Amino acid sequence: MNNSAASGAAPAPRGRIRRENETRILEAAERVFAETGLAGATMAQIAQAAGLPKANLHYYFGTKEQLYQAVLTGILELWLDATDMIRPESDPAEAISGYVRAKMRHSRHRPLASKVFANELLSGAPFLTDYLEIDLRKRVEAKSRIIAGWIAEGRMAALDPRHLFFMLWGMTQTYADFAVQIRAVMEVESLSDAAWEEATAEVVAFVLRGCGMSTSAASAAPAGAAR
Amino acid sequence: MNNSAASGAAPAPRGRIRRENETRILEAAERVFAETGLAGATMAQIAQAAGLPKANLHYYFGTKEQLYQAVLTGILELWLDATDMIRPESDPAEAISGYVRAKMRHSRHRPLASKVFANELLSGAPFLTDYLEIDLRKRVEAKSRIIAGWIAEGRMAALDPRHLFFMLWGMTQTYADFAVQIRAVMEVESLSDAAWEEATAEVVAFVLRGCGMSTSAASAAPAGAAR
DNA sequence: GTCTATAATACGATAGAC
DNA sequence: GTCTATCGTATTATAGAC
Repeated sequence: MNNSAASGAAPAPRGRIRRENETRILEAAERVFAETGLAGATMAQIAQAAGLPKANLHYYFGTKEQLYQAVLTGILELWLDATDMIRPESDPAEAISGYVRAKMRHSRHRPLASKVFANELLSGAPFLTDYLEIDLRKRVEAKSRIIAGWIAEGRMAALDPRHLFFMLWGMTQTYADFAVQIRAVMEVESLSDAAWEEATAEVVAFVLRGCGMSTSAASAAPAGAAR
Repeated sequence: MNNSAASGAAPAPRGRIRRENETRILEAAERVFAETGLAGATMAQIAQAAGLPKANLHYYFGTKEQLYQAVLTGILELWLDATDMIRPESDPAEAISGYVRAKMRHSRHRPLASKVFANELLSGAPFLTDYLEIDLRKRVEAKSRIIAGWIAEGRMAALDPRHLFFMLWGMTQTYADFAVQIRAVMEVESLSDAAWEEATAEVVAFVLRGCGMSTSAASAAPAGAAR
């Protein structure tokens, strides 16, 4: 149908259409895996969402599981970054509210990534055992020590940092994973810019109070105070 | 295989084995739907989990979608109950911590129900539009007015009650839906009684602080303070 | 009511023409 | 590199013997 690189082998500069097709397939796959998970997704659905024949998916990614792996891997890179603002020298309130903001940004701009991840966890995380038991565990352990240090210094309330992370993940990812529920309760078709900022402000304020850091105005002046 | 009610139509007292088989199938279905959702689950898996031939599932429940509906309906009844402790005359701290405890009990004792629900929301909730847009919305609206009243009386921090609910659901359901992640981070095969109590105490304490009600000892004396 | 055998379809994957 | 046609299998659902 298209004209640019038909009938030959060598693509434009080198592999340009290959990359284009791969990302196109990956995006379509993310969308389909997000809704129905690995087991529920079909290659036909993904092919249709990508606007390509089914055979091309197999040409580029082999099996359905390999395509799924590729999607998951891309998500994990995104996932591990967010904690980087929690450093020993940071101001606790700024670090934690920054982390919450980053997680809310993810929920807003990459909701499908969050949903794929959620589906994978719901099905017992057969493709993520290494990630969970090695990368994530170590990351949480390291960041928990930092937070424990802040607690020991009396700079925030005494709490188990691991449970703090569980709660933060739950609070922020719910805005992506269960968006349909939130939209139904809020009676909107989709959350506006203002609604996202208000949601973020609510979560940040709640978390800071929950961490016992409510007093000093939460750094980046949340806009949702006057309601 | 069994002997009690073979070869005839009329069952023991009346429909006893019918009820037994139905609940047996429903439990098996809940387990399978919890892991892979409606699209990913197969009738063969459910039949094997129930220890019955595939045909019996169709005999009792018709189609896969009807079986799914039956599972979902049972869950919704459970789901709507929990908010009942939030009443105008309640003490705010007791009401909210009671609600959190109830949600944590659900996560602990009915994790599969929570997962089925999560899967349904992830796939866009095609079977729950009425529930979300009518029952849940009204329930949240009613309870939000109560909480807004407490806020107006200065008995808790100023926050949007709807977002409070989103956060509470996220924080508590994560202990069921993403249990595999929590187990990996905590380095345990399964959460012990003590671990569940500590998790609950952490969430309750965090929520009460988040709601600006940290001072007066949170009613049922959490056991996790000395760590 | 129960369960085996099977019909009808959907799915993952590939061969092979272009 | 692309895409149609197709193979083998797995799936939902049912017929029909017991």
